[in-house]
Amino acid sequence: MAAATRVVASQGLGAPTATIAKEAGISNGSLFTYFDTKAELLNALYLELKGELGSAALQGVPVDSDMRAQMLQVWRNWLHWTVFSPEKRRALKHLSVSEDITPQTREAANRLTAGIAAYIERSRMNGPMRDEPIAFVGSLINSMSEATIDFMILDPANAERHAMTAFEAIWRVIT
Amino acid sequence: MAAATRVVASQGLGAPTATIAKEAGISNGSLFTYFDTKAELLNALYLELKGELGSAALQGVPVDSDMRAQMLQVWRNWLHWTVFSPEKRRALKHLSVSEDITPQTREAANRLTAGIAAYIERSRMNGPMRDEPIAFVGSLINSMSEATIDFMILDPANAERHAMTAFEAIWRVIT
Amino acid sequence: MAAATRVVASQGLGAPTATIAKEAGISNGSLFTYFDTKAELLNALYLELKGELGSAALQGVPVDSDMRAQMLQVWRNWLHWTVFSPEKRRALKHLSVSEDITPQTREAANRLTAGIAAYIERSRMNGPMRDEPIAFVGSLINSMSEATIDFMILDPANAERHAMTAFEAIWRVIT
Amino acid sequence: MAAATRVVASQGLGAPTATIAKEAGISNGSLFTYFDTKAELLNALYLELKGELGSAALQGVPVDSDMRAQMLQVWRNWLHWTVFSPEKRRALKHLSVSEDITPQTREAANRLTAGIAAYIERSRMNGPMRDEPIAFVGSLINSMSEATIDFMILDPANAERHAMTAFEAIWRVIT
DNA sequence: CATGAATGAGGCTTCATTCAT
DNA sequence: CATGAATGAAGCCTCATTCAT
Repeated sequence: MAAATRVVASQGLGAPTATIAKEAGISNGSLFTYFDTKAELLNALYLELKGELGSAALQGVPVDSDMRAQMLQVWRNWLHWTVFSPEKRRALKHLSVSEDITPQTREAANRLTAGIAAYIERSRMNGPMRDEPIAFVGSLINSMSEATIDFMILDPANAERHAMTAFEAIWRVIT
Repeated sequence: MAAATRVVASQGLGAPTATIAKEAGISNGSLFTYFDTKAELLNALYLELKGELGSAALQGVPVDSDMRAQMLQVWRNWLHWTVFSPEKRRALKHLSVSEDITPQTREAANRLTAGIAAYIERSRMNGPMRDEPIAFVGSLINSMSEATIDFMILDPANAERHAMTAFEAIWRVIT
Repeated sequence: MAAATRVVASQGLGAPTATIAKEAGISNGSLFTYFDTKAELLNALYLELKGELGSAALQGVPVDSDMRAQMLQVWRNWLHWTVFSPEKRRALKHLSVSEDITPQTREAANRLTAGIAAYIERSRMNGPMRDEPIAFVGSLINSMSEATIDFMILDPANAERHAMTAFEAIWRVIT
Repeated sequence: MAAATRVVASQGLGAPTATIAKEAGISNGSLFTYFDTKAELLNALYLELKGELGSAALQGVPVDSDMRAQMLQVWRNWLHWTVFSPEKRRALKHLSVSEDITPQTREAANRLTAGIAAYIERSRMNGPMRDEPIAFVGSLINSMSEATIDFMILDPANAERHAMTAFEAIWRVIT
């Protein structure tokens, strides 16, 4: 799984299964004792990474603080995980647009990030987007995070600042 | 080019060049008299579609109105083009994440959508993001448009409403 | 062995050894403690089935009756075994044409059906084929049985009739 | 096609497509411009060989002679083609039992050997098998031919004699 | 400039067999 | 003796690209 992350991150989804196997230190044949198909491997990887992201985002959220502080912590966690796991991030980006990821997997992945969604839900509760489908709001914020991360990577010197700028923007979007 | 759009839209970037050639009514060999490489074809297609989007967005913008009205028109054009050219949109989405698209091409594509960027630039001029790199702001808005369009396609009955909701959100982001 | 019969009958000789092992309720590794090679297993199976056929054909042959009645009983037994053991028959059919079955095995199999051959030998003793190699005569009759069984399976409603028709034909061939 | 015959004859149906291609003097990739699938190639080969056999069997049949003489000529042609095209025969034998040959192909192959069937039909018209399905009668005779040819190859010194012996047997079967 | 047959490298997957436990 | 994970060779097929016509 870690090997797959590295290989997919650097070579994209077109990476040969043989390369992944070698990176994992097993034979190419062995790979298929764990996953029947390359697609199955990719789906599993997608779930793993999404799950990691989903739980990383919830670490140490201050229960007593106000909503904004809580959401900010989630946002920080989110970006932090991503920025400090560049390979996982890159792999996840590839996987997100892959046609090999089934709707069922995407569905399951959503459940794994439901914690984040819950914070968004509570944050937007009294804001201008209170009556929009939560999926839409979540999708907007997710896409903004993608853009933000891309930019943080592009301009690491000001990464922290970009993160805050983006958070303010998001907060204006939903409150 | 139109053929490539259709084929890439329906089959993704993995579509055989032979399929594209057939759809275009030419022989597979002829394709390579126009483009030396499949990647070259994809880059050209990316530019064409980005260019179309870039100019479509600028149609009929009311010169005399206030900034918000102008930006709204751009936004409407933008979504309109996308929603009414679903194949171009799908092709563009695939191309946007392709590793075959070179940085040079992305750069050139940015110039083709500079018109849109200019409206964003003027809109955010006095807003909270006035000091951020324009590329960052543009990227944020672009990503929001992606999310919006996806959702409009998912829920076409309320497409118009989602478009306006998203516009309001964007306006809150930059002003 | 029974497991191999079922698997080979339904999946042909290409059936994975792992499938046979699972059907037998043992691990794939264990299979190779009994048979060094897949080919060895197939040869053993061939012998077993041929042996079964060989002895089934000899059940209850009326010692006192004339040659025709005896041969008819053998013929009936032969078809009966086959028709009531469709899987064994199918497996045997696959094995008969396999390149994995060695000449030695075929030779040994012939000995296992020598009982049948003996009846044929006595039947043809005074007939027009009395001077032909017995292997040739046996081969002819065996091939006729194959065709007959195929047809009985194809048209089960008239199976009994086809069996008798074929017997008459065989009887004309050798007497 | 000729290359496929040779390779299948000597290596069986398991022969790699690459081997067939090399024998044909083309690249392995080229093979798949002619046949989409290995199975398709095998089906085509089966039809070709059956067709050849079907027409070879009908050469120079004496129109004015009696039925027996005509049938004998067909029989001679049949065996002659087979004995003098040992590779085609061996390939055909493999193909006949292959699971890759579709029912449609078998059906088409039957039509290609309809000429032979017609002679059998007329020969058995007044004989003891006059009321049996012609498919059954044909199948019996075909299987007898297989056995005969096998034996002719095994014992070439007496091939001619075995051929005649078998013909007499067949004649007793159907008349 | 157009054609389309030919190419051959490369990818995914299968499976008989091995071997450490 | 049983297990079952691991192996890696081998096979089928795809497809971007070339080139003689």
